Amino acid sequence: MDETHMTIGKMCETFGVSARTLRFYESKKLLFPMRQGQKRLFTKRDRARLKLILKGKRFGFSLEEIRQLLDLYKSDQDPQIQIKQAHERAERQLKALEAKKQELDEIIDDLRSQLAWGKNLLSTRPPLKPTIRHFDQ
Amino acid sequence: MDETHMTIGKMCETFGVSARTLRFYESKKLLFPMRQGQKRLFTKRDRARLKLILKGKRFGFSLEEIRQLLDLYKSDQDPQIQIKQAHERAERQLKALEAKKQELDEIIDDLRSQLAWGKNLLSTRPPLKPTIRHFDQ
DNA sequence: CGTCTACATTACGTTAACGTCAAGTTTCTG
DNA sequence: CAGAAACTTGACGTTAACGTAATGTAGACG
Repeated sequence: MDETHMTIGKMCETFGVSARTLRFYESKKLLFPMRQGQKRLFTKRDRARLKLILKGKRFGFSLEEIRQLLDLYKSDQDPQIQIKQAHERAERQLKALEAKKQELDEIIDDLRSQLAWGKNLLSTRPPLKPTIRHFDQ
Repeated sequence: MDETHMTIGKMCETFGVSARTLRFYESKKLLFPMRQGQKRLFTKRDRARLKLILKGKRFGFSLEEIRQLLDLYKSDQDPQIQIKQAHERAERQLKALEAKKQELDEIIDDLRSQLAWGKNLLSTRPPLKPTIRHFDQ
């Protein structure tokens, strides 16, 4: 019933993920649930991180990429220097993201124009004879 | 020297991919090189498809997703009905793409606002004691 | 002719991101 | 207090997208 600490089961039904997944994310340092004896208790912070993880996944990021995004929020113990570095990393990340956005826009435009024009620039012919390949299915 | 037909080696250096990759794409029906005896000859169409494949990969699509994008260009042998169906599929694809674009925009905005505000909503504490996990690394 | 190069096929290896048992423990509940 | 429910760790399985040999052949060249 406590809103600030959720068990793994509650997390599963809340976010629609498996327990395996949550434990896996913990092992990969994406989440840091507390412990009450053996059991994990997920905090508000864990839930905020999980939301971003799931958003990133829906989009198509790898967990490693997501971890790097999450690390942008990490504690800057050493205010002066660390903040600056974190900021630089953040800038690089944003550049990369916007590059990706650019690629996506290109693909969408490609499709749009192809379909609009009814052009079959890439019209295919069926592979003449399924040749002697026996491997890779 | 022929511009319309390229060997696998020429393809590799032109596009910066391995021969294994090109053969793999063929086995997955993404490319359909002709044959001259045993050897593959990649046509202009193959190169156009490969460009879209690589663009899609840079963006983060799976090969299966890419194959479905490529299939939008497929020959509509049966003009009346097939064209309509292809068009519907294309529309669905575009919807999905634009949903993805939406997710990306959200993530970018998340990061932007967090950094701009200097907010440490998600400030982390180091995992108190590396607990007794022995599996998954 | 022998060798080199550029291909070919086959097959086993690898990483990521979990799924899926198996088996033990703790907690809730009638 | 017994059994179910909800956890736990551990370990092996799976799919995607190739990498990486190992081995074979066809043509070019000195």
